[in-house]
Amino acid sequence: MQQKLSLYNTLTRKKEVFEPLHAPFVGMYVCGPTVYGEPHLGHARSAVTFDVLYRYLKYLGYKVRYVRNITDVGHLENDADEGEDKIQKRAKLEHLEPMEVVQHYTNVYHKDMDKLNVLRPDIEPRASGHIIEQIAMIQEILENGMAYVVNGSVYFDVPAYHKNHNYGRLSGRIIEDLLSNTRETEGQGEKRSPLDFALWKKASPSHIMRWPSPWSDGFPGWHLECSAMSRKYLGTTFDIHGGGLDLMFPHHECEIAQSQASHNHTDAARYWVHNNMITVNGQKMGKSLGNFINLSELFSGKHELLTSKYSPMTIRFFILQAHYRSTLDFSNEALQAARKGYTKLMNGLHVLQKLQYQEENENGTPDEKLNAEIQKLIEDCFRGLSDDLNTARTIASLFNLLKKINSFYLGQLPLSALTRGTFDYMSNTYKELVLDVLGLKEEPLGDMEDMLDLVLDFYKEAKEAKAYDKVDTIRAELKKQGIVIKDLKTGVDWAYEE
RNA sequence: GGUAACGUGGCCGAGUGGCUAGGCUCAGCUCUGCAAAAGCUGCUACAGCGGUUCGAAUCCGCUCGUUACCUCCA
Repeated sequence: MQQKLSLYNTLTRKKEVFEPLHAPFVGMYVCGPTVYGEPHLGHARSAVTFDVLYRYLKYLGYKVRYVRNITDVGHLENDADEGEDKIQKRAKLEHLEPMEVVQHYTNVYHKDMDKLNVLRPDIEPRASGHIIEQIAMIQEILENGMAYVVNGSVYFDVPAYHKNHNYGRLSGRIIEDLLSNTRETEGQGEKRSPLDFALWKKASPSHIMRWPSPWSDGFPGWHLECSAMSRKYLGTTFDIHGGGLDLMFPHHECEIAQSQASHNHTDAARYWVHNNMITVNGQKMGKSLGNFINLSELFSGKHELLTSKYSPMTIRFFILQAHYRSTLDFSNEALQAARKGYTKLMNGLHVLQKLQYQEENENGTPDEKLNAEIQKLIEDCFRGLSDDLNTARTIASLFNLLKKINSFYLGQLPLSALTRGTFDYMSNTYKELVLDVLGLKEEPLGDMEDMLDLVLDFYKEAKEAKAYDKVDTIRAELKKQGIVIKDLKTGVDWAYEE
């Protein structure tokens, strides 16, 4: 019934049928945020994309271990030799301990992701909590002759690695091209080759975040944490590695190199999955361009590019309505369309709650053609998801299914034409895909106090009309909600039931 | 400069060589006290030029345009 899931593997540049290494277990590692600033729409896209993958794998019955890291050390501003640690820089600016900065932005990230209904990963390791593992890994690489020490810093020796391996395999780079295109020795410093990258950096006296190591008091290179932590929690070879397309080079390329150089297992992860970027007016949304929109700004509407605020579920739907490997262009029009589309899907949920398949329907004559048509629409939903997680197609199919559901609701199509099996399949699939797999949920309605005021108005009217049965009903129903009505001399008010 | 993508109707956005993606917008109809919702119908496109093919948005080539990566970014 459900097709096998296929995923586009950056490593092979092909869609491949997903087969876990040790079914039913699946190990999945996704590069999480560097917690030195507010999470933005780009973070949301990555998180939502892999959230849906996580959810769908679980839906298919796999036992998934989902690891997503928090980068809290070693991510430098610029070139590995020159740059300042992003977190340390922020800490200086705000007169905080670096770990305060880390904690603050981790909290914000969690809060925003929760709003987007992104499930927390099973393990969320921090780079600073895995210094020992990273040092051990550097030692292995040194022993294998693919790194060298200079003045207390350790660098990965890309040319040495490339003799027996293929540096550039993931990103399709050719090492000779990379070498010839590198700017003239600028900022190369201690590195033997401009392609080499830091595994361990000796800390300058002013550097706060530092740990002892066999080579110096210092800190690990950015790429290393992912190699060390994925290995620790998922093993030397695991199933899926995800992240944003912009991490493919050099970050993921370096990860592969480190992993191979240390334990000599091929590629570490078997399926490399990359989500594409969000664009604004056709241009990538990015830190360096300064055109990114924070999630809190989207939720509140406070940003010069925004004409209104957009709810978390609107954002989630917006992201899901495009395929994860396409760029997705931000615009207010697109967001507003997403809001309506999302609402439509939610209304479908309500309709389904009201639709009851009655016993007598079973005595009807099933319309074979209609049953078959609905079965096909349901299978289309799965076809989209299974085909490289094409949520756009799944949503389109859900809308097609919804048309039928609405027609049943309006009595334009008779429920008795459906078998109970088809009805349950339709109803369950719609609910499960929308809620459990796409991870959409209903957002609270408008202002409850305004609604209460409306009820109180009816209450007053009923009282004036001496319609006491109505009055009693209103009181009883509100009491069920934990609310009591107070008839005061000054008017009618409500209070929480004590 | 090197590498890799992409160019779909008013907007967003799917698309496995032949069968209506879908959403939003707009117009009309059904329904309706007025509306809304919903259903139905319409507006029906594949950058350009060649080629392959019985048949191409889909494959190939060229041209034009846009973008990404090669430096930090999800």
